[in-house]
Formats: sequence, structure tokens, C-alpha cells
Amino acid sequence: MPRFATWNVNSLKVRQERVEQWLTDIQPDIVCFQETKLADAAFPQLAFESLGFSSAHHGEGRWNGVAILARNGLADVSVGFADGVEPDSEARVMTARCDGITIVSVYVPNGRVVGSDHYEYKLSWLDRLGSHLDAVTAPGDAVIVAGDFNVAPADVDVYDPAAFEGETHVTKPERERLGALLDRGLTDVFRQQYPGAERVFSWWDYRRGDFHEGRGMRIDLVLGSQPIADRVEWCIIDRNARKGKMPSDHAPVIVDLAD
DNA sequence: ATGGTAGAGCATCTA
Repeated sequence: MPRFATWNVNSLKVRQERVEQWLTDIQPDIVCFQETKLADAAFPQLAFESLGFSSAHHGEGRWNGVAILARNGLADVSVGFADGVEPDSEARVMTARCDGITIVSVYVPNGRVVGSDHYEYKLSWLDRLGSHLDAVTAPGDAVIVAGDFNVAPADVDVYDPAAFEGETHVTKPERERLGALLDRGLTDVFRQQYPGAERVFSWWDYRRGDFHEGRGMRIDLVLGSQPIADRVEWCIIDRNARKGKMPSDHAPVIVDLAD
């Protein structure tokens, strides 16, 4: 039973030891990372190889950076958008094929301030992700699009919707663009498994003790095409990985798929 | 009290 996981590690350099322990504990078969904050030359491919993973990385150094790891090898690795337009200025998406699944690791722009240039970049980036999927997938393909979407799909995915009035991650334009991705035939796997679950989060601000006070958002998502959604046996957000010394501010999402 | 922390890198920018 293949195990898929995605995790915004918020600097792989700082998190390497914790990440390796987590890989050993969780034993995933396919992994997407976001916010490695590494240049490609600094990506620790050999360390992952010694743990049994093939890997590929798309980074720029100080910020962003995505990676894909797979136990059974990676094929057709591509970085950035494949929609044939100008390259994205930031390292936020990469695609590979493993175990017959097209895997897309995404780090959606944060958006910063509603109405800012970066917010507009976020909206157009989400649109481009749809075009990218047109370019790299075909109807009926097994596809997983996973990572930090920086959008909470609904109010139940936010600890206090009122606290985010006028803020990014919850605005209608952002949710509409996420919805447009779902309308392409992708399923939010966690929500499919737990339709009524409220206040289950994947990210907590480092400040104010937000993690321990339960003030978070569910913004790390695993979207699966129908062939994937039909195979989901189990899904959790691994809150344990947010505990202890020097955690990422994000928890991983783990999904087990039937063979 | 418009706060707070973390990471990259050394002044701020990003989240």
C-alpha cells in the first residue's frame, strides 16, 4: 500500500535531521516538500538516497524551493510551469512521475496583503497551475497535486474566520481559484475522508503560542484525481511533527493509497 | 500594547 506525504519543512537545511527521523518513522513511498530554501547544489540528494529515496529538487536559494522523493524512482521530472509561457520567477512547482502517478509538488505564493502585487501574483499563479495540469496530465490519469496552497478551502479550515477578515488565505478570489482546480476533477483528499471534521489544521503561526492554543489553518492539501481519490484508504495530518524542538510551522499530510 | 517567532543572512525581507 503506497504511502504518500507532503510537508512544508520551512528550510530543509535547518530541518534535515528532523526530516530524516520523520522519514524513518513514517516510511512514506512518495514525498513532496515545500520551502526547502535551498539552491539545487545544496540539496542533500545523497542523504535521501541513503534512506532509500530517489529525489529531485527545484530551488533558488534563499526562499521557496520544492522537492519530490520516491522509493521506486522518478521519471519525467520537470521544474516550473509547463504551460509554454514565460518561466515563473520563483521556484514553486515541480512535476514527476512515480508508481504510475503524476506528482505535482506546489508551494503557492502567500499573497501577503489583499490587493497587493503579490496577491495578484498568487491569483494568477493558481490560474497557471490549472494550465500546467492541462499540459502535464490527460483525463483519466492518476494525479496528485500536493503542497502548501496558502488557501484555507472553507471557514471550517480556519480557527476563527472573523480573525481573518480582510486577510489573505480566506478571500473569495483565492477560494474561487482553488475551487476551479477542484472543478477540474481533483478531490481534497482530507475533506473527502472527514467531511464533517472542523478545526483540523496543518499550519500554525510560530507566534503567541498558536499551536498549543489551537489557532491554525488547514492550508496544506493533497488533491487527487478520481483514480487517486478512489484509492484513498487513510489520511491524517501529522501534528506530532509540529511538536518538540525546532519544528516547521507546518505539519505533514499523509495519505495511504490502496494498491 | 496593532504585539508575537522563525529562517536567511547581516539589513531587512518573507512568512
